Amino acid sequence: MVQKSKKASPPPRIDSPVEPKRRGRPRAYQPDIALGKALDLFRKDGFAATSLDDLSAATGMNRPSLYGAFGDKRELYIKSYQRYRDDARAAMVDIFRNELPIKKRLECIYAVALDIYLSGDSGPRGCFTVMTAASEAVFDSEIRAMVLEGFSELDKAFAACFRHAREKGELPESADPTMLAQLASATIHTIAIRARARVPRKELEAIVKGAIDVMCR
Amino acid sequence: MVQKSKKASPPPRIDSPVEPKRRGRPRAYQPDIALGKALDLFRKDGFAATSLDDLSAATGMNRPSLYGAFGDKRELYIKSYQRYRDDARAAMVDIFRNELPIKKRLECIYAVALDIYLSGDSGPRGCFTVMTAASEAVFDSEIRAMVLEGFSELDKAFAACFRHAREKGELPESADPTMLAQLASATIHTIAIRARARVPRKELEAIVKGAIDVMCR
DNA sequence: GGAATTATTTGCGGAATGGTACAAAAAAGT
DNA sequence: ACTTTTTTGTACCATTCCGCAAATAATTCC
Repeated sequence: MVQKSKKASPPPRIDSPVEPKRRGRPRAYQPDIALGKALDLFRKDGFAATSLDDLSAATGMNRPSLYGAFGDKRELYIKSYQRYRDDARAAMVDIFRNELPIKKRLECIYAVALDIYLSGDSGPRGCFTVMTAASEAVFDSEIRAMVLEGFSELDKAFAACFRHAREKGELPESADPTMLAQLASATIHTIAIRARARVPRKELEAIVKGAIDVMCR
Repeated sequence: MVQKSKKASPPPRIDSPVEPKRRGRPRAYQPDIALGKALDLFRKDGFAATSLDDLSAATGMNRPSLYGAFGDKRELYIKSYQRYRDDARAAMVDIFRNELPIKKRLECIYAVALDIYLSGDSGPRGCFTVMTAASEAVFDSEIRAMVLEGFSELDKAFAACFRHAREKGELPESADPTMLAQLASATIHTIAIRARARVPRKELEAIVKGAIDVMCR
């Protein structure tokens, strides 16, 4: 230890990657993976059918720890949803940004979406937004705001794709990026719903293919 | 009264509109309207968040009567869903069958759909299939079968519309009715979801209009 | 080593849950 | 009038639910 402890002590940055020597008893869980487990449960069963006991068992945290870490059930649900959206965005953003021809790009996007919707050990979990968040959105303004923002974000991302494709001459000048984007979102929604009802991937891919053909005609 | 009461006494048909003098204490409720109330609740809150107490209060039947009339909670849910589908089908079938030009027909269909999705005293209730039944469908094969049948029915009805329109020359020969139908269903799904998140009717109508333009181009 | 801090563990408590048992009530059959 | 049949109303049961209080444990700071 060369460093003198006086004056020159580096101000420990907030949220530094190196844990800043927390003060009390160390946590017995990793918040990130615990939140992931909670997300899995909420995706599987929705808000009401997921009990704190279930969450406790899945995360390995007992209820008071859960409560201390994430707040009450609703807060945990919201944090799970935020996590879901962050993950989904992370999985999509590169594809939305890349330079493939429009059809290929759409294919990639839908393939990633299907991966998300069809994943799950005990059956396809569908899309968090479509399956549970939208339902809660009617009576919970905070969730509603997230859901609406999600719709808007997806619509805008698709619209940017179509606009870009039109500028590159891949689409006719008459194509309306906004309208096409809403159809592209609608296709996302329909495969999310159908996936949850165990429609096989092949059929979902056929729907995607048909939709792309119509949109990029 | 000309008719003689002997020999010609009409065999009281099962389920005849005239109640065939039931044997015991008469029911204090009307099964049809009770089921309607139950449906309202399930649409609003989903399966898990709707308690038997809620259902009992809404229908005016106490729990044992509910149980006797409709079975347990799951059976009541399924019967409510059947009722929902019957109602929705009844509201749609004429429009699917009529002879308006394709665009007008689609407009009518979506207008009726929006009426259904946006109705509700305490906020838009969305579509039963999309909001709750699809979620339950993963782990309940009976519900799943109903949901899948619903998808199929809607797809087929739309496909028939498009096929008919193509034969009448309203659509180009190259149009693929099946694919267009899936897009039309996707549009139904996207407005159902967005309606539940309180997206205003105007915006939903704009989505519908854009979708119709693309599909009937 | 002791104080302070933070998490964990255990377990409680009141409410709500789905479902049912049982007696009273209201009708028809005899 | 009396029995039979069906539904209603009340009450109850065992379980699960969410949230919290209090005691214990593990770590850092001084």
